[in-house]
Amino acid sequence: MDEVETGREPTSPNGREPTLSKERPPTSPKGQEPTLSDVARRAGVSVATASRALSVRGPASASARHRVLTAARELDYVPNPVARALATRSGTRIAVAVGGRTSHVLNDPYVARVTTATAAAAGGVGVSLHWLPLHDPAELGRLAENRDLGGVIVVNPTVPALATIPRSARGRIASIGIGTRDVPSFDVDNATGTTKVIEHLLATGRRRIAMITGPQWLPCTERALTAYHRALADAGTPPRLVAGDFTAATGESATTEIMTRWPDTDAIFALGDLSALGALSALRRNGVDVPGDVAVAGFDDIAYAALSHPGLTTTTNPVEAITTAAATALLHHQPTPPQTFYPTTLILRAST
Amino acid sequence: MDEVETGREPTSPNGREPTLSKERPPTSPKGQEPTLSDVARRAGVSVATASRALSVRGPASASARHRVLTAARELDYVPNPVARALATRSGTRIAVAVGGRTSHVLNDPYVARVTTATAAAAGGVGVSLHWLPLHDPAELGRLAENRDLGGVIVVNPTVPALATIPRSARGRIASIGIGTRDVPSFDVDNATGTTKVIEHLLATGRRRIAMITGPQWLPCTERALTAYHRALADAGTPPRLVAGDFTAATGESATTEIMTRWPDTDAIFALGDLSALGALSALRRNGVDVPGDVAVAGFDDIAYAALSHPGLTTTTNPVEAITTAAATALLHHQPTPPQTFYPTTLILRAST
DNA sequence: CTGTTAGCGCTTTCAC
DNA sequence: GTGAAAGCGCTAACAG
Repeated sequence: MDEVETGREPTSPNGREPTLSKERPPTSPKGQEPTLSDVARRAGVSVATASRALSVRGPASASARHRVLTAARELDYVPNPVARALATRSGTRIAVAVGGRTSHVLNDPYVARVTTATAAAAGGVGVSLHWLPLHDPAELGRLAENRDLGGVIVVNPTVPALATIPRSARGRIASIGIGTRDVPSFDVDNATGTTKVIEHLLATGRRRIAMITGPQWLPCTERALTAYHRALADAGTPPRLVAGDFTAATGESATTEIMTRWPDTDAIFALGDLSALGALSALRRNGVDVPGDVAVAGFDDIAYAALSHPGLTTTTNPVEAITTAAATALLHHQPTPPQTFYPTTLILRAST
Repeated sequence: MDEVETGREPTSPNGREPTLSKERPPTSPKGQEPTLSDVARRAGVSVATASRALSVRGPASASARHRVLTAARELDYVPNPVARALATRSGTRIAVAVGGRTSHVLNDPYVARVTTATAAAAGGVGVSLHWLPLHDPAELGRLAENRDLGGVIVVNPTVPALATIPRSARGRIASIGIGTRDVPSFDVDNATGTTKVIEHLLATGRRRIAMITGPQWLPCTERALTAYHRALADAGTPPRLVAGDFTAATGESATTEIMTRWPDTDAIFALGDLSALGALSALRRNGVDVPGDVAVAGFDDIAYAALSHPGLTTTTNPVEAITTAAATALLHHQPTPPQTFYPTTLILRAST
C-alpha cells in the first residue's frame, strides 16, 4: 500500500506557520495573525488596492502589486478564508458529489480516496460529501448553484446531471469523469489502460476475453469499452460483456454469468479491482484455476490487489493525483483545459 | 462491503432545503436564505436577542426565546456557519489529525474511513487532514490552539502529544484513541474484542496463539494487549508477541518472525485486518495451511476481509459510528463523557 | 489605477 | 433581559 503516492504532506492547519511567534514585524498587534490591513499599511496603499493586488484578477499597477506582494511575504500574510468566504458569499468548503443509484456509493473505497485526497489538497478549506441520486439529476445543479460552497468536485456524473449545471457555475465545478464545455474533466485514461490490459492478455495467449464493466449509466467508462471492442476486433475475437457496478458482489455474479454463457472463457477483465477480486472468489469457489484456466485482471490497483491469492494483475489509477489537480483548479480559479487524462501503469501479478 | 453502515444519507449541502422556494414567508428578499435579522424581525426582537436565544447559553427571557425559536423554525432558518466563524474567530472546519511515525499513516484505509465519516457527519462544516509526527508531540497542541479550526479529532494520539493540549482547548478536541481529563475519548472496545477472538481460538482448540500488535508507541492498543495476556493466562499458555504497524507488510514480516521463533504456533491474531491479510500471504507463501495448520484472525472487518482466501475471521470496528459521535460532540459542544467504548462483533469466516 | 465606503451574517460588549 | 452599535477580515461597487 505504500505504492499509493498521495502527495499528502504535513501542513500547517491553514497554511500559516502555527503561531510560532517568530520575528513578527511590529506592524500587527501582538500574537495576532497579520490581516490585509497590516499588509496594506506596510505597503503604503489602501486595503482595497492590497486586495486587488493579491487577487491577481483585479486592476493594479505593477509597482503597487509588487509592494503589496513583498509586504505580504514579509509579514507572512495568508488571507483568511473565512472572511473571504463571507465577503464573497462563496463558502469555505468544497463538496465532493458522487453519482450513484443508492447512497451506498459513498461507501466505495474509491470515494474514500477522493475525499481524503481532496481534504489533503484543500489544505485548510473543508470538504463535504454528497450523494447524487441517479433519479434526480437536478441535484447536481442545485449543489453547483449553492453559493455556500467554494466549489464542487463531481465524481461519476451523468450527462443529464451535467446538463442541470447553470453556466454561472463555471469555474466552480470540476469533474472526475466526463465533463462538458463548462465543466473541466480530470480523468484516468482508461482507454489506454484497457488497451494495455487486453494486449497483455492477448500476448499471453488468451483469446476469449470477457469484460465486467461499470454500471450501464456511467458514461465515463465508455472509452474503456470502446478500447476493449477495438482491441478484440483487431485480434479477431468477439466481445463478451457483462455489466457490474464496481462492487465485489457484482464481480462474483458477473463471473458466474460469464462462465455460464461462455464456458470457454479464458480471461476476465474487470473495470475495478473490487469486481476483479470478486471474480477471483467466484472462480475459486467453482474450482476454476487462476491463471491456469482463466486469467483475471482488474483496474485501479487498490491496496488489496497485491494481497489476493493469486496477486491481481491490474492497472494503476492515480486517483490522488487526479483529485489534487481537480481541487487545485477549483481553489485557485485556474484556467483549466477542458479535459485532462492521467496515464496508468500496468501492474503484472500472478493472476494473468 | 454493505455491512459497513455509515449512516451517511443524502443531505442538502448545508442542511437547508436546497432552494426549493417552497412557501417562503415574504419576510426575506426573494431567493435569499433567511438570516438572523429575518428571524429577529419576525419574532419582534433585536438581532442581539435572537442571537442569544438561539445560542442556548446567552441570557434571554423564556418568552423571547420561544418566539425566536418558532420564528426560526417557521423560516426554516439555519445559521450561516461562515458568518458565525468570522464573528467568533473560531473557524469552520474540523481537523482530523493522525499520529504516526511518517506521513504514510495518512494512507491507511482506517484514516480514509475516519475522514469520510467526519465529512459526512460534519454535514456542511469542512474537514481537513493532518499528520502528527511522532517526534514532535507539540504539533497537536498547536493544532488545538488554532482558532481557525472548529475542532480537532485526533486519531491515535500519544500521551506526550495529549499533554501539549492547553486546557483552553477543552471541548474543541476529541480523541479516537486514548483521552485525558480534558479530551474525551471515543474508542472501539478492543479489550472485549480481543477477548472474544482469543476465546474463539481457544474454543476451537488453538493453544499456541501469537499476536501481531500495533506500533509500540500506540497506547490505545494496550487494552487489547492486556486482554490478550489475561485470556492466555487463564488458559495457561504463554504469550507470543510481535509488534506491527497495521500494514500488510509488517503483517508478513511479523508472521515470518513468529513462525521462526515459535514454529509450533497454531494461531495468529493480528490487531488490524491488513496485517492479518499480510499474515495470510506469508503463510501461504511458506506452504502453511490456513486454517489447517495455523488459524488467522484480524481486527476491523475491512471490506477485503470477506474477499481473501480463506475468508478472514475478524472483529468489527464501528469506525463510522465512533467518528460520527466524536464529530457530533465537537460540533454541538455537547457535554461528553470522558470515555465511550464501542462494542465489536466477532465475524467468523474460514480462516479460523 | 486607487481610495472611500459599504456591507457579508453573526456575536458581543455596553449601556439602558 | 434587551437593544444599539461595533466589529470579525475581506471584497465590491463607486467615485475620483
